[in-house]
Amino acid sequence: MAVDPECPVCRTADIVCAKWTLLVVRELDEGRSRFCELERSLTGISPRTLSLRLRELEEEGIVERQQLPELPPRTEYALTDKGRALLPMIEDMRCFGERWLDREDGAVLSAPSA
Amino acid sequence: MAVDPECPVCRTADIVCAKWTLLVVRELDEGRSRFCELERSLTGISPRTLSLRLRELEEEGIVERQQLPELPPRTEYALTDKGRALLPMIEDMRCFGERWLDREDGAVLSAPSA
DNA sequence: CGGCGTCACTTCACTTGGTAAAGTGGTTAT
DNA sequence: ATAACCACTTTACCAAGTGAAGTGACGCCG
Repeated sequence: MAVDPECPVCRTADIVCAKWTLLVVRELDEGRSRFCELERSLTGISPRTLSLRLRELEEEGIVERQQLPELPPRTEYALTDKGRALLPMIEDMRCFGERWLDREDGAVLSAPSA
Repeated sequence: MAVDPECPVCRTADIVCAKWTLLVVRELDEGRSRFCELERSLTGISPRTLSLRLRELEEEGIVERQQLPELPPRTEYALTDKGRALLPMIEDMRCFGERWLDREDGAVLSAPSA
């Protein structure tokens, strides 16, 4: 990937900066766990990308996949401890976004008064 | 970008997850400030990408560009306060990387077989 | 029993974004 | 005058993500 594979920041960036990754992690932390639930809450994600991301995240040990032996067989995804270790980063991003980004072209954080 | 423009996490991710962004911010925090210095320390970045990234970051108010009135005219880049607000995220990434990724990537989940 | 819907994906054609390599225009050094 | 340095830009290419559609296993309804 051209960035230093020895550098923990680079390696983390490589994982979390794939599009949708952090959002998938957040949804999983908020309770969504099935493919179609994630698909619905991550509006705009393509099933291909979701599938790819979930697989990569599983390979990284960030999510766990469970095939429930039900009929129809449902698949459930959950965060591992490693996955939960990404949550502080998401928190930081939320803080940054709220502090520096949120709606600079209008109301700050009050309800928009049309 | 298809992700919710109301969501601070999404908006931050949009900025920060462009390739090289965080690494540029880190280099700038570590003192590197000229184009060719960044180019050299970010081994593998193309000048086009660096140029693009620097411009986007400048537009976002994350870096500041200074044209020094020297000969030859040098350009110096520096983090703004907003830019420095990204550093905790980088710290988190370093922690995550050191705790979960660093040098043990193959060994972590080596399944015996199947 | 057949058609319809759901789930967890995969496939395909297309677009976007990053890369490598080279080029630009100005400057200083030899 | 030639070469090298700086801060980029241009060009052509390739990989990753997108939207739309398709797949196969099932379940539900009339």
